[in-house]
Amino acid sequence: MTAGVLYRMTIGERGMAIDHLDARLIVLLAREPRIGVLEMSRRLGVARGTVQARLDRLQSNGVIRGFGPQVDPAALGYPVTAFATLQIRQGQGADVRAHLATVPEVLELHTTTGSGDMLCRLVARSNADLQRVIDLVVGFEGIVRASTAIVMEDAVPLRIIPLVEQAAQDRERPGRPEKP
Amino acid sequence: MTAGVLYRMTIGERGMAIDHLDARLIVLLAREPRIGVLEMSRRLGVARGTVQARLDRLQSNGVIRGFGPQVDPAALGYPVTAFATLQIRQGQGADVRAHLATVPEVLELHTTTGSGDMLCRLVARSNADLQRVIDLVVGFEGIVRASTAIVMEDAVPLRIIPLVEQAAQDRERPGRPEKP
DNA sequence: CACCCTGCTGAGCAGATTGTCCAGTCATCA
DNA sequence: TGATGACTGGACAATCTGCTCAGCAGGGTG
Repeated sequence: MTAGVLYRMTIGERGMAIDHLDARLIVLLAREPRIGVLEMSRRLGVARGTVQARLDRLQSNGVIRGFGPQVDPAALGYPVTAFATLQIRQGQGADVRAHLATVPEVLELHTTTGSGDMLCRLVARSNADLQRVIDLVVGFEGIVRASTAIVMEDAVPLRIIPLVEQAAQDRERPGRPEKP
Repeated sequence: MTAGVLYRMTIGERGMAIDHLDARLIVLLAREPRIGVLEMSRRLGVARGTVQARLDRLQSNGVIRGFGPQVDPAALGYPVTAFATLQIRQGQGADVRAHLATVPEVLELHTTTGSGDMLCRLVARSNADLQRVIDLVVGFEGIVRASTAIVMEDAVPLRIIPLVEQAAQDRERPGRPEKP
């Protein structure tokens, strides 16, 4: 039973179609990242070369960005997480970006729709320490106002597997046809 | 020149102290995740057994949660990211959580300070598709109101290296003394 | 219809890496 | 001063990787 061969790379404007084997590969890799290509081929029931080729393709297509270590800020001594919405003075966006990039406690920063707004994820050593971090963040002329929400519980920790599985299913029964 | 040996594991209430070698190890691993223990030991200038022991300790202490593949939703066909703030009806928190956990496009969900508020990260196939996702999310009785911010640019993509380096430096010159 | 291309399989090989020992050295701690 | 913990440097067998090859099957093309 040839696994793939219902194979025709459909690459949309952005985004690459994933088939079921790709999805199983990613899920397997997410659950047991330390296993090698040989072991994966055994688990998935395909040839080693196939796994190797799939992995290479997934990586060169950018679906798999990498295998970097997932570091837990809490274990590092930063158990407090917060999201801050920042209101930026017109035209100061680039400066604010550069400023926030220098603050280690800023784990990510996005510009969002709305009037010069940004959203950033912060961590701190304690609730008290969060004040220091916020002062660091806000203590910059380009920032007009900041409102902060402290995270109490990670109801759904960052995940990707459900989306991968849906993407694989969408591929089998294409919702809307791609342009030929 | 013995690398470590200024070594005394100080584990706070939460969080483990990281020394400079640990930090270098994590940074190296983040930059080139595919290299093995042997290669790491060469780059870091320490014995292979040391790298192995450090890695084991970092993992069992939870600092390194794992090495799962970092999947890019955009490459999967979900280039639109948004953050939604949800206002929850009193006492419906658990139900809402369970509901949102079933939606693949919900990549993460946090409960935050404030009156029954939650913050979630969404992805969608397009701005139009985002409407479908939001309807999916909000179409649940426990949710009173939702306000959405679409991400335009990842000014600072999720990162951890600066924090790791700061944690390592903090260890060398302890800010506040641990209880003896 | 014949032909080509792509993806998958199964196999083989040399070289590198891993897991797991060990003994010895050095600094810190009781 | 003795005990403990961390690191080094070396060794071994077992395993895995990177790479190559030929063959097969399905889909698309001239």
